[in-house]
Amino acid sequence: MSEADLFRVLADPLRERIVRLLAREALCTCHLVEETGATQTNVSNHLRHLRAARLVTTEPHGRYTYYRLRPDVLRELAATLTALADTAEENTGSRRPCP
Amino acid sequence: MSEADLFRVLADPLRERIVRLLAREALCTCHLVEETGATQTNVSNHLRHLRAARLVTTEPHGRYTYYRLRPDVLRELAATLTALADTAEENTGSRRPCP
DNA sequence: CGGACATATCAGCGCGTACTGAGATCACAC
DNA sequence: GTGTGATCTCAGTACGCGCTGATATGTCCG
Repeated sequence: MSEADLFRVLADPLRERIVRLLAREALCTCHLVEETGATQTNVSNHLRHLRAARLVTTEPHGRYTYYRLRPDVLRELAATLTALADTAEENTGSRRPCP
Repeated sequence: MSEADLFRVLADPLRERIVRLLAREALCTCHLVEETGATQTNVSNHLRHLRAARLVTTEPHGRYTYYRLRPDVLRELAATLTALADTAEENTGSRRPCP
C-alpha cells in the first residue's frame, strides 16, 4: 500500500470524520453509525478501506467490534510530507532551464 | 479548502509524481510533460488542481510557466496528521461503552 | 506581421467508487 | 433451539473524476 493509496483513503469526507472520531476514543460500529448518521452498510464499507490501509485496528468484543486508530501509520505519512517539504525548501532557487 | 481536499489532490498517482518532481527543483510544464510522459493537456489539468489546493506557486517566465512546491502547506498537513496521532496515542485505552 | 511553440480551457467519454438494499454470519439472551 | 441485534459481504446504481481531442490565448522569432 503506497502513500498515494493512504491519501486516497483519507480523502473521503466520511472517512475523515471516522478517523477524527476514532482519534478521541475507540468506538464500535454502532457508535460510528450513530455519530455520523450514515447507514450501517456505508460505515462498514468505509471501515473496510481503513482496515485495508492499516489505519485502524479491530478488537472484537463479543458481538461488538471496536475500532482504534493507529498513530504509527499517521506518523509515517506525516514524516513523508515533512521530508518533501524539507527537500523543497532546500532546493529553493534551483530551476531547470527551459530550451 | 479543507484537509480532505488536500488529501484528494495528493491521492492521484500522476499528481504525486509531479509533486515529487517539483520538490527537487522548479519545473515548467514542458519539463513535467517530458518527465511524466503524460499529455500536455493532462498535465495542465492536474496542475490546475495543485494550484487550487495552493500546493504549488506559478512563476510566469515569458511563454514558459514555472511551478514550485510550497513547503508550508505540506508542513501544515503534516502537523495535522501528527496532531491526530498524538490525540490517538493519548487516548489509548479509552473506549466508549456499548449499550 | 505571420508562424511556431508553450500553456490553458472546454466538451465528451469511460472507469472507478461511494452509496443503497438484500442477504449471510455470528454472538448473546431467553 | 429460537429470536434479536451487530456486523459483514455482495450486486446494483449513480455520480465524480481522470484522460483525450479540439480550441483559445499568449509569447517569442524570423
